[in-house]
Amino acid sequence: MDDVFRAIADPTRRAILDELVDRDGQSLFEICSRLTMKHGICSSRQAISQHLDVLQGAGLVESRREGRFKFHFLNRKPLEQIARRWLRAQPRENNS
Amino acid sequence: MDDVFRAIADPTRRAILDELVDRDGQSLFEICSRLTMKHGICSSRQAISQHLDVLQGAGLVESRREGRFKFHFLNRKPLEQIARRWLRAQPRENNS
DNA sequence: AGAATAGGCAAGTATCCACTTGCCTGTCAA
DNA sequence: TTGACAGGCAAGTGGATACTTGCCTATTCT
Repeated sequence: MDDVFRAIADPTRRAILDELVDRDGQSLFEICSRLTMKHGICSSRQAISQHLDVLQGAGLVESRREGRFKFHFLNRKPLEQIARRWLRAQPRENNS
Repeated sequence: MDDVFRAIADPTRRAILDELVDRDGQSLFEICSRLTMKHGICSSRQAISQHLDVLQGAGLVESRREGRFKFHFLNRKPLEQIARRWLRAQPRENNS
């Protein structure tokens, strides 16, 4: 769970998640070019690849290799748990 | 919004939020001792104070000074927006 | 008044992390 | 089969950041 928070702390990784929401199953180069086009992010291929590793390590992204391509898929489950961590219970007022 | 993600990236700050969910309006020393007791976090008072500054900068915590005490209150609104960023739309499959 | 309590400020340190750089492997097309 | 394409590995670097250290202010209690 710690990995998930660390993963979404970086704005480039959040942009990657946004891109996968828009279109699931992209390859590394697709993601790179879309980040440049739509988000103005001009990081190198290697940088994005490392970001994808972090996202995968956090369970937010899964990947499948096909030939020379590697496709990346979004996994929402860890994000759903984040949402519920602090938003369920109402806090007790401190009356002491 | 960037500040919010950076703020919740740190495990100690997440523990502080957990503590404020459990009991809103705690002072700095209350938070320090509770972190030690319940979370095994043995950071110094200054460290926790700096964490509270970060949380406040992100709008996750508000504070009110009364005499020599400063009470800290949780603000859930930024967290609600996080939850809704990636969980609304279903991603389109890549059929190309 | 004097001591203890609650907290603040600022500089220094050490670690972490995003990114680069250079080179390598595997796949497909001409 | 040769070159272009898609991606991987690993070491190095610079900047961010969590934490410490030392000292200071303000408030409350005895």
